[in-house]
Amino acid sequence: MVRPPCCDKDGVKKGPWTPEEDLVLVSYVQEHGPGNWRAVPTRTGLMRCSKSCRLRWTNYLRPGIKRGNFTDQEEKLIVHLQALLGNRWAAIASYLPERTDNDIKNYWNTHLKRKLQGGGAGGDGDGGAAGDAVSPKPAAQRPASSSKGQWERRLQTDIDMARRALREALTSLDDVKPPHQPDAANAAAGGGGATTGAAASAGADSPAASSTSGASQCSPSSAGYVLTTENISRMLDGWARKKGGGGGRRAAGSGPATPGATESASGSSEASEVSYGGTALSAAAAPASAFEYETKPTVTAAAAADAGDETQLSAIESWLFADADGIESGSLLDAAMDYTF
DNA sequence: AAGAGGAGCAACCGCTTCAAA
DNA sequence: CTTTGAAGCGGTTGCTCCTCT
Repeated sequence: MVRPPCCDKDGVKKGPWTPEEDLVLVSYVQEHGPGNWRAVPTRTGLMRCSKSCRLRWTNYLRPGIKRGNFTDQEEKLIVHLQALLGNRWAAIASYLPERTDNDIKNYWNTHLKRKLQGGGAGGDGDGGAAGDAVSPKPAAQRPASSSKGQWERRLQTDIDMARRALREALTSLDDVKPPHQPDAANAAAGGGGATTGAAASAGADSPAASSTSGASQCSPSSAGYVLTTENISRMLDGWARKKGGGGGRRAAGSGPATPGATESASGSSEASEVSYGGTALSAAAAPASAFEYETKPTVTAAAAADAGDETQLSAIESWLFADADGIESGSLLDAAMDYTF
């Protein structure tokens, strides 16, 4: 009746991932591509549950993810989408391709929810402005869980509502940033990027495209490896600093290898070889073709970095306002998928 | 300077759904 | 058509760090 857990309790390691484990996992994915997670623990020797491997990859190791420093645009988008879609974080995350559902969920729970609750007058109320302006009826009533194909279809049915919500969001964003004024956009984005050293924008993949290729969610084909290396570099760098420097967060021996959330912008080219714990590791050992498995629309890190949030937003805006061009809602998903940034 | 409480983040758990046999 | 395995999602928990007293 009760399905046994995906992995046995005994012999399965839990807790924070170590850099070594991350490297093993990254190497495996580079070699075999994401997916077939069930086989990962056995084939890599990782004493981890397959689910844990998938989660680790999806949330931290996969290329193109941006961590921390949510921009104002992102924040508003999340608020509106949450009002519209409910706690369907994966669906929401599909509109913020650089963000993981877990990240968005955490951000919502730690920042936005409190912000909206506490400052009913201060901003968009959870049930307040966001809900009122966009959708009086949060879609949270829907079944909570939705796997890939399922939510994709559901998303497609929701796409009109989402579109309205996004339009509302973007309309409100116009107060912050006129749609086609790069300077203003840069200023807004700069709050996270230039000033705080957030990870360079890795470009926005297509909205709603995260489910098109199985496990892969963001997959620059050629740049992906670079980004992965950056991630590893950041991870190892941060870990080394934290561990060796003895000052950082999670300085204890069990400290997880958090891919540097805030220290990333400038040091990305250092990725070729890094050392931690006295051991030099070549992060570039794996073949660059590793991410050919991934099929999402190509986006290069450079282009994304140049484009930044402005481009992302413009693409979304274009998508939204394509409504006027008569794009059928049934094809919206495809239209959205066609975006390359 | 030390301690307590709060906040944020990473990871785990259980459930649901999909796909293959 | 039914069963079984695998993947994905959302909720929740635990750990660590930061800030305030």
